[in-house]
Amino acid sequence: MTTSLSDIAERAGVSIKTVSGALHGGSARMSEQTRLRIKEIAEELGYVTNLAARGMRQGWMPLIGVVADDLITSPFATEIIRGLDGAARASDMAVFAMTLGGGRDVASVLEEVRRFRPRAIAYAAMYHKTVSLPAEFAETVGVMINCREANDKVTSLVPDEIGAAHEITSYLIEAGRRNIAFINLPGLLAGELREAGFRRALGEAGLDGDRARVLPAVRRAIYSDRAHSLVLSHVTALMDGPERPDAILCGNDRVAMEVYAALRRVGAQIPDDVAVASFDNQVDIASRLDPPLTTMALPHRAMGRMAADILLSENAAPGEVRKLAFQLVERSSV
Amino acid sequence: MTTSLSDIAERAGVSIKTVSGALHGGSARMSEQTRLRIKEIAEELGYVTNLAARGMRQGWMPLIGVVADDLITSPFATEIIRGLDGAARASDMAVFAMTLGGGRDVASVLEEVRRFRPRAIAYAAMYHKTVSLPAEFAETVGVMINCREANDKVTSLVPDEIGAAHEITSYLIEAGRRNIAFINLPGLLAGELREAGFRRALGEAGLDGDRARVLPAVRRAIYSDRAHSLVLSHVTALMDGPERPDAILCGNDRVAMEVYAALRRVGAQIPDDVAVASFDNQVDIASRLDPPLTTMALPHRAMGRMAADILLSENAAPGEVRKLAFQLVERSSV
DNA sequence: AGTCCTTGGGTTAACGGTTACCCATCTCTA
DNA sequence: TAGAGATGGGTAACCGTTAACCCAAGGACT
Repeated sequence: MTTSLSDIAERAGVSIKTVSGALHGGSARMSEQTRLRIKEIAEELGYVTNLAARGMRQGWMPLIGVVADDLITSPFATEIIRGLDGAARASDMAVFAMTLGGGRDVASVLEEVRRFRPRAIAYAAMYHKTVSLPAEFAETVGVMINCREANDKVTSLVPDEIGAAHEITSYLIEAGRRNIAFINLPGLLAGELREAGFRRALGEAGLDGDRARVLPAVRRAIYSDRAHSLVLSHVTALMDGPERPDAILCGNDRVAMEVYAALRRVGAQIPDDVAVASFDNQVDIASRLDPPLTTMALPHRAMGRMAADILLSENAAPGEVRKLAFQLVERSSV
Repeated sequence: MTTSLSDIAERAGVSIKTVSGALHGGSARMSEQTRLRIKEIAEELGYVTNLAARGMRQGWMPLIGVVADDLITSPFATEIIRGLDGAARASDMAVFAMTLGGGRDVASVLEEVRRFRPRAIAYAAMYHKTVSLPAEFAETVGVMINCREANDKVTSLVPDEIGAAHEITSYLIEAGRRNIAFINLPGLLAGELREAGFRRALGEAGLDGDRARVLPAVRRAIYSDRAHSLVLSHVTALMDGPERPDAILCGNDRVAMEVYAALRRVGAQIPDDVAVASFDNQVDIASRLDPPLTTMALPHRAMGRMAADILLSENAAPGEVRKLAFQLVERSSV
């Protein structure tokens, strides 16, 4: 049996409220002696606060509910959770995630989460996208992580794709690269924005941004051999063509992994012949490629942290879209 | 304001208990007409069950608490959670994970979890190891996932390392390989067990298991360049030595990734000159290597699923250690 | 016609913790 | 020395849900 306040009260010969005050209410009026004695007894009896009971009284549980829009499979998802968790913990809150997928829609998952009466709810997307939340949920969900709410009813935190592409492109240019090709992820919001940043950086450096080559890696079939061979044929065509690039920017680290393999096949050295850079910083991959890959790290942790801050301080500005900066991780592929 | 049963009761002109019975008690006696009317009103008012209140009444929340022994960063951790979640969902339970690390010890994290009054608690390790749980927690924790409790007080679910090593080694032998080297993870329980399975499989095939070469990849420095170069020097030594291996078994997919790079440097073809096989099936890596990697997939999902089954059926046999089989994922590196 | 069971639903008391309010007692000051 | 304020602690209501009882009405059976 779990011990409750009344057990402690009985043992200490005081009322329940005194025990409650001693253990939880920091500012409750009582003698330090009583407080200490109660704490001792609580410890002895192995008392553990019943948050369900407190939660019922307060009307909410010390939880931040997270609705994740796809099966949590990527390491990025855990980064978001860790960011949230770190910030939430400072306020004695816990993070509680539920994922969509498997035939569950937003409404039902949201209800599942709401049954636990979390203090606040966040919606997290596994990759940067625009999400259209049914109107009736716009006020239930306090913040959108890694996605933008279509009708701007909710505060959204997204990665600064344009800025990141601009930064890594400029970095390549500063490294003396003049002919940069971009093997991008097609059909994705991130890819679209990065292309804009890429072209702009080229333009600002006096290079012809409009003519720069942006080639698609296959989407959705990203794990199939087809994707593999498409990247291979792109790289082969680039390297055999009249304007050999001296740098290849990749849509993400996994694409970069394929580009490495392709460059090896055509006998090009990294970074001597061709520099390679990318987005994501999926450490397992990026740090183990040969040579280790220079890449822009996504601000997942930061988005999680900021989300918790916004939710708990309750100073969200509905409709605002905050763009968080990537971080350049320099390794030796440039 | 959230609506409660009493709001619905008032609107429907019945008592609270009737509403409760209509919405939750499947077998409660009442006319189908009343039940339907109440459900309609509940829907209309946007009623969401308050699990904190129910939890207080029942004495527990519909939660499975998970204490994870390290920062959840690997994709494997999420597989365990997914396995748990899938099975828990069938019983209307949710999974609630908290991780150690950051100066938190088992006792405090366990208390944090217990405050939510979960129905059951599991302890999950991020890699296969032996964990010594303080005696007072042995009955709090219902099952150990991916680790074995040192004093056999708790049911433990672990991967069948010996069997897996035996299987993949036999597979290599059947593929005609006779001289297999094993670049293992040193200092790890998994590595130790796999070495045993590896040697036994060789012995059973009439090869000299005792003389087989088992070389260590560096532990802990697994992300450093030092590990990189150690694997490189091992492979170089193997390939330049008098007994060139025709297969290399790797401690995990990340080691395999380095072995690929090393083999490429010494000019060996995979799988023609040397077959490569491994453990983990970290899809991002294994399916993208060139050629795609044949590897033994860890039974993380299965362990999660079984853990939930054990916890919810309450037929745990304390002290029992169940070994779950890996799954061979054939690609083209053998 | 009286008894018994079934049906449909109400009453009430918890569950554990918090909090607004109240009541003593003691100390200080006018 | 009486009144005011501080100190230490008690009382009881309440949060939303459930479960163990209770009750009334009606139909079937002896």
